[in-house]
Amino acid sequence: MPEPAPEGLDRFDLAILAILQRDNTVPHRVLGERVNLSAAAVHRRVRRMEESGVIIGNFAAVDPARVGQPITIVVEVQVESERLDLLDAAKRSFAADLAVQQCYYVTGEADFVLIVTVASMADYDALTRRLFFENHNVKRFRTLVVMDRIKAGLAVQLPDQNPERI
Amino acid sequence: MPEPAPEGLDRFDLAILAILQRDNTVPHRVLGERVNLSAAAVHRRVRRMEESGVIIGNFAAVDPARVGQPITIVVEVQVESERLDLLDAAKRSFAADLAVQQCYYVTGEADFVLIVTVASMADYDALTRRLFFENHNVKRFRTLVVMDRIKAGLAVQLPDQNPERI
DNA sequence: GTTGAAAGCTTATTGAA
DNA sequence: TTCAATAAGCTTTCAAC
Repeated sequence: MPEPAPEGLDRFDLAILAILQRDNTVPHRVLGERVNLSAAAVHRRVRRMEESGVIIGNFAAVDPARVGQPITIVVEVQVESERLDLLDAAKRSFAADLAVQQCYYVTGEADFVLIVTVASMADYDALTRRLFFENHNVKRFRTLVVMDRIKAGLAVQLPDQNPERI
Repeated sequence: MPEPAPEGLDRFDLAILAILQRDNTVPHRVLGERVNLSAAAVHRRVRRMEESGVIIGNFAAVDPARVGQPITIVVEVQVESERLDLLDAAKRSFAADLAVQQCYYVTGEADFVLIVTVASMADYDALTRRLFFENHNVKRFRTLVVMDRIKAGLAVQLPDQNPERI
């Protein structure tokens, strides 16, 4: 039985996470009511998870289309050489670019998958120049224009359900 | 000049968003100090942006590896038919699956790009069966296993900088 | 180690100007 | 918009389990 065994997290922690990753403005008092704990206990657990890195951060999600970036694009990038220093350079240049919302280094036919948002296709063209054509280690890239963001949050599936109610 | 022209958002709003999408626990008082506004003014702007949908939501980001899901996979899915009802059925089944963190409907060689997190490759195998093999409209899918999440948040690039300081 | 309750402090929120 | 007052939440302390 290869149980995931979340290190040191009990069902209360997981129940709290399940709520916070959907809405972190829920007061500790309400969290306590939902998981059957006092607000103080909830607070301690939340702080511990923040300090230990289980909770990476607390964010407001902004609609890209409402701040002048209506176009989302998925880009697959293939590199020439997988030399470590060249890969690191690519990682750094991708991660540093403000238009790059997400960047994954992957196995398979592609080496990187980027998710970028831009104001216009002209801006995307400029992005391809500065990130891909100017990087001689980029062999080719594939552009997949997003027509519908069906699910774009960063909620994480949690292995457990609510703790039982009294 | 195709200026993005974020509808009704001024530089104060954008400066506030730039901070909140990195950390929405910053108090309104501190936000006010950074953008040169009172806490009450910041509060009103934040609420207006939440109500108007500029701010989609407020989330705690959870590290998938710490909650029993150490494997992230990017999947490209190609369908047989682009009939609307079949596409909608696929969208719904992808979006409804808890393991699917993100789902984009795209143009190009692929039709969907999914980002999934799983506890094990056995779990991924089960996912491919229930989402792809059991859906007869899925022609083929390509698996790209993520080796490094270089940038995985959902921060959005904002078109403007801080308002000037006094 | 853990918890819940109460205190004091900080922040959010509302209304007046 | 700012300021001031109230309401609400956060955080710490403490006694107890």
